[in-house]
Amino acid sequence: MATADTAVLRRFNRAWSQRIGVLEESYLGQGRSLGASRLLFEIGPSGAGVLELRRRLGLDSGYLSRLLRTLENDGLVTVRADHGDRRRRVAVPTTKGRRAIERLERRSEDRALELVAPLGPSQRRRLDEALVTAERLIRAATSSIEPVAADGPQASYAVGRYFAELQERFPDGFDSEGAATTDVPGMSPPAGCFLVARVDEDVVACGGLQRHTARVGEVKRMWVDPDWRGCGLGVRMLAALEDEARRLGYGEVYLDTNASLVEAIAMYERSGYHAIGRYSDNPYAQAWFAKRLASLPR
Amino acid sequence: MATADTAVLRRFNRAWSQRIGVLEESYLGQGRSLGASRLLFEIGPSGAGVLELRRRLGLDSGYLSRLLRTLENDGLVTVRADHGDRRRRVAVPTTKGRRAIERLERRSEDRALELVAPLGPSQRRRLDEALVTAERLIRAATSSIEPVAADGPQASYAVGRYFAELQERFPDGFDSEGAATTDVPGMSPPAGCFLVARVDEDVVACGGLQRHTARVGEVKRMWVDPDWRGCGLGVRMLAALEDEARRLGYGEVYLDTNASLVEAIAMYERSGYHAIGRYSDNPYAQAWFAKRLASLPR
DNA sequence: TCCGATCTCTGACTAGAGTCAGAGAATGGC
DNA sequence: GCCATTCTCTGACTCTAGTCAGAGATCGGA
Repeated sequence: MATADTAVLRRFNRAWSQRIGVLEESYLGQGRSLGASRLLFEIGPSGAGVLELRRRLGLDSGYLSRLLRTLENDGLVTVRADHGDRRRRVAVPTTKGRRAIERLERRSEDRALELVAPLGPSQRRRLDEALVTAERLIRAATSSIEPVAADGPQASYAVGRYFAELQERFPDGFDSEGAATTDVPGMSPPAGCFLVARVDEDVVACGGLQRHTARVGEVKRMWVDPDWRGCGLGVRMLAALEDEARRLGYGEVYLDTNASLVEAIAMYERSGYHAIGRYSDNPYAQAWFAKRLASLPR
Repeated sequence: MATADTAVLRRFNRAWSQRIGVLEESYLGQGRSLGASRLLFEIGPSGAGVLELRRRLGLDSGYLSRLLRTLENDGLVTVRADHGDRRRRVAVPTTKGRRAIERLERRSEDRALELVAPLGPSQRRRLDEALVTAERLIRAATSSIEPVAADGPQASYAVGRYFAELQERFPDGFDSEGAATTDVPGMSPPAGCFLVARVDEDVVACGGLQRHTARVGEVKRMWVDPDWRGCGLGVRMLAALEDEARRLGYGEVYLDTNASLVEAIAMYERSGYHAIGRYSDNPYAQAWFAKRLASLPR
């Protein structure tokens, strides 16, 4: 079972990189070295800071500097000091550079078109669907779940999306004013935490943990971006919160939810939560769950 | 419409190669250079001919020779002359080499497992399905349709599979004895041809064209491997045969078929064929079709 | 105003990947 | 048996990608 899908993955990778990956490289090159092309592409039509480029491409500063020099010598970009901080420099494409970027775009586009050209409309549709599905799952699988400050920008963004959704889904709406700020200290160390899942810098899920009693933690603000549901992020987030609860010394976690959040309730039950009686005075709660935490494995 | 799916393709490629492609490389390397690792992997546990390796990896003979020398010096392979043709040489891994190959396998496997580990069983299943679908379509899209000798090994293989399927599907079976050999001269130049579609050296579809009258060609032996149906190969094969017919000076093509081959009949109709009266004495034919060929576009 | 940190750049390297020309051995067809 | 061809190998290159160690400019805070 476990080996079956890695075989699929590896076979796919082989077939894909033989046809696309390898070809792409030699294709994009065209005169310029691949490194220089990639850099030019990454600079983009509106320019980019050198520091940011180094981060995005993961290059050595000396190497990047040299690449920039060759692009400059070819008259494709100009590099000038950043206005705010004159240690930093900014690369901006010239007109010629912008044309070169467009050419790269076009080549890449042509290559993709050439590949799907032999397929009929229904095959293309199926390929599209399969690639969209695979991309979402792969991206979700490689997303990282990390603690952030409960009052930081990432938490605020996620909680804002969460509240907006509650407002829309609860039959009588949802008043976020009261809840928004009061819980921040509770979801910070040492008695709590706030986690977000990120896919390529985008926050796509969140969840908080706070103290209920000395032995019981409470999960709050569990949310997964609607575009990213069905990828297992909710289950992972919940498991990460439970790990965190164990780490903080809780032996059990509670959570409450509204009856209208049916997918969430199903997930809690799948994850081993069982219904308990009302434990809070949360006016929006209509169902209460608990799960005993086994001690840390291994 | 057309740009929509190239965007999907390119987005997928970006996400995929960021996560898999790039990591794979540094991952596999481990001490040996990437080129040497790839070669060792391609030699495989049972060895391979040098000429074949060069073809498969697309390498310069000098470069390959040098890579083999380094593997030999590391005690991973032995290179000896081919028994049949002593100009050729064969690379065979030593015990140490076989162990190194296993290690590469294991690393690659681990990498794949690591990637899918965060996914639950239902997500893995969906990823599997999506990748299998995408792989099949991509491979089918990049398959090549080429003329081969009607009495060559590729044509024999394909026609053999075709006849076997007819035997199974026709209510009263099919007698291949008579048909097998008589048509070979007809499906060869100058009045006819035989085409096969290949996916990575495997023959997955075929089709023949022969003279019916001076103005009319006849399509025969259209077959697509059951594993490769639904990828548009049948439509492409038929179109290729029509192109060939035009090239050979025919203004119209006929074909006959058995009523039990329902998918084929549907495809003929989709491709612009219309039913005509019986034109042949083929005892298995129960439906007859024709299509006028427009003159070559452009 | 000084000092440590940050950012970029230059010079000096290395390793990998690959090309090109030609030599030498074996082969197959005449 | 001769000769063109095929296959592999060697030597002499090139180009790309990247590392490492500083130098010099600039910044932010004490």
